[in-house]
Amino acid sequence: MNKASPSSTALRRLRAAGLRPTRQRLALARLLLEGGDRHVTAENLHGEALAAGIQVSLATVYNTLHQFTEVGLLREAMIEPGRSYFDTNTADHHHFFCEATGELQDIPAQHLSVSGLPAPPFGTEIRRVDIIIRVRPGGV
Amino acid sequence: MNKASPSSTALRRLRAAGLRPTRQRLALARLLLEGGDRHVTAENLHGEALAAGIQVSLATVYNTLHQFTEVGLLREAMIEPGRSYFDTNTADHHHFFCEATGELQDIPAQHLSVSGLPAPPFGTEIRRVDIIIRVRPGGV
DNA sequence: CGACAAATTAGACTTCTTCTAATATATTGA
DNA sequence: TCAATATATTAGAAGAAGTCTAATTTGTCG
Repeated sequence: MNKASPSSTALRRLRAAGLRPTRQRLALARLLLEGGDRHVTAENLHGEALAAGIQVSLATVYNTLHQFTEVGLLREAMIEPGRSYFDTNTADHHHFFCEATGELQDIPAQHLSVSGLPAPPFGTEIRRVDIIIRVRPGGV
Repeated sequence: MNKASPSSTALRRLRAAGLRPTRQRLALARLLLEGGDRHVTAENLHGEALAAGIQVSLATVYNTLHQFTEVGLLREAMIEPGRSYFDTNTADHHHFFCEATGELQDIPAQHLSVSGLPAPPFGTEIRRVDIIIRVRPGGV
């Protein structure tokens, strides 16, 4: 009774998305899509890949993160100026962000509800609602 | 029956915040704090200042925007990667953001209500809740 | 006014990200 | 399987946003 091979899962997901399963993409997909939800930056993932012995350039990491985002394997989160986070949790959810530590924590969408949403500006439709709860150490 | 001189308003607000009213700060304060609510970037405001004949360096514009934010004359909004917006509306509010045009529109906080907020991570307290409603052209 | 603290500045620098054009790799059809 | 073709990858240059530094200028206060 083995679990399904994780790498074949990555492979399937790449194929399903219409992305050629190259060595680099496959390796990055495995790093990103196996295991729990994660928040990575490009530099961050590049370092991790190198440490894992995967030979991949930073440019490819950027390309891959954007492609994965386009096909819905990742979500991009804008939290801090000058730095993009990519989130492996693609379900509808929001974030706690601790400004002191830079830590990001998911909040499943069903835990939150927003009411009183005004109509979007004329001629536009809502694509997504992002809620970021900024916290800092302290309190009770 | 004149309105109160706008520049003396800017002056008062600078003094109240404990910031020396230098030529540059005063001029930027007038650009920012007179007239309606605005969303500016540093480059953006710098260009506007130059166009208005105000001699000020980009470094000072950055310094000033950050100082104004610290003392509560502005609010910083993180919306797009690689670019910070400063918001002259310091009241509690949220945003519509149109990804196609880059336009940002305020939503007064009293129009929205969020319920089901989970407790913040242990040892932290909530500093602010940011809601960004991303829209795109289209829809009915 | 004169002295001192604070602000401004040009330009170098850092960081994050994108671009470019050369090379390598996957895929397809015969 | 192999060649032909389309697609990816790459190093390094280039770009954009923002910060820093050390020298100069400007407010402030006695």
